[in-house]
Amino acid sequence: MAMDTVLDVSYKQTPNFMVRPGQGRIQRVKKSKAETAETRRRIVRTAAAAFRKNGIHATGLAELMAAAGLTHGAFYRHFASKDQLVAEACAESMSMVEDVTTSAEHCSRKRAQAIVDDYLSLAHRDDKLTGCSFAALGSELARARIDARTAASDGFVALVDIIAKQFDQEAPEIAKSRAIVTVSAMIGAITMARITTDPALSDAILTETKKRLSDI
Amino acid sequence: MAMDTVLDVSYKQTPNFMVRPGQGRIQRVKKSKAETAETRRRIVRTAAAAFRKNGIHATGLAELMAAAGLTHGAFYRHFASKDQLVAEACAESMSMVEDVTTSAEHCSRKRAQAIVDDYLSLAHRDDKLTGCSFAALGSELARARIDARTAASDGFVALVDIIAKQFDQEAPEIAKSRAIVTVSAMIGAITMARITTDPALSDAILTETKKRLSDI
DNA sequence: TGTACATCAGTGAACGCGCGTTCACTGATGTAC
DNA sequence: TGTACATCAGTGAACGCGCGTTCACTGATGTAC
Repeated sequence: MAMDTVLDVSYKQTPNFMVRPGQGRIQRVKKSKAETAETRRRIVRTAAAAFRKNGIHATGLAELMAAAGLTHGAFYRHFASKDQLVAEACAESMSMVEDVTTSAEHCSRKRAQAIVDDYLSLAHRDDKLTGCSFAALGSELARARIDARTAASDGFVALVDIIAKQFDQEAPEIAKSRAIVTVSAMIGAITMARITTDPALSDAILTETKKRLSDI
Repeated sequence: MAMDTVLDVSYKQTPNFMVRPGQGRIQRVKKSKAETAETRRRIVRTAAAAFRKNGIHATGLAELMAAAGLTHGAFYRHFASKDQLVAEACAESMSMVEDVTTSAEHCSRKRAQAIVDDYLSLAHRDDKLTGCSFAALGSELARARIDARTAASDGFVALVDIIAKQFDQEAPEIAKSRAIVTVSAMIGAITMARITTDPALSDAILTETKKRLSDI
């Protein structure tokens, strides 16, 4: 693509080229290093884990950047605001939805039940770091900015679709309805299992939900 | 009860009497006014609503006290810390569980379904202020101090018991199991209905859950 | 009943602290010629 | 190939702000006598 005029706005779509302010000609700018992109991804991944562990509001940027091996000042080389990071970390978290499919693929039959059992395991309840973001951040996500909520919403739909696909003996709308309720119930169950201070009740919430979701 | 010695520790159980420090005799102290107790209750009620609306972490004490018609300095005349208020506000929120029973009492039959329908109504989804604290604060409660979690846990058990009582055609353990799953699913459904940015999906989460919870 | 005094809920300024955000600077890297 | 220069990710001090908490003070209320 030829770029021979300053007013050509196409440079906005090709960030490798920029117009130097105050000068009337096109400057070729150094390609952003792959390392920079990797650092950015690391910050997002670290944030996703930190938010799940401590909550969005309770996680400070300085703390978070330190966890990513950087000082806080570098943050704004990658993101315009904390809100932007929250949205991206949320989207990043939702990519784990695909892992659900692949892990369920190994189970020869009753895949839906395998997914539910995995989700409602004691291990998942006790591991917020890599667990489900809906359960870890549910009430905070409900108050988050639109971008984060949209990412979460997309992740929910993706998860519902995966579960619905397992109900292949049902009509599509019935399968989707069942899937919506299954996913909602799983999220509610893990949330309550984490809140309650009674260990027996916590276990019961998970096991009873497992049992009853098979014939919901 | 006679109190004729400074060392009598029973004054701890009767706060209307106190030992003046540095003096070797019992002093009768002015009775705490009913107004003070009412102010305290007002702070707790205001806090419960504010937490539900904005989240625990995001609600500042100054903001909260202003909402209760006071300045922030007065806070520590009533509470030792924000954590203590969180726990009390949580307990206060759980008292609404009883309202569920009384409102269900008016319904002549199918009380369980009436409770579920009420809980999963659009009105409840859209009204966080007076709504269910598990749904409004779920992920924050999971990270709260033990006192708040215990209060929440007790509220959950109370709600489960109310629902279980409606399943009177079942054996008690079966009824309780059904109730645990019903309540968890309701909480998860409202949470997800609040997160999603797709209005149709939000409504669907509520209506599908309503439908399927009747024969869970 | 009147007076002097103790109590204490509420006020508002102030505390240290950590928050999100900004910025001048560094120094390694890539580019122009 | 060597030199001069532009870029920009990362550093660390600093910004204003609101947080939870403390405290000296006020003034209405209740009590003692």
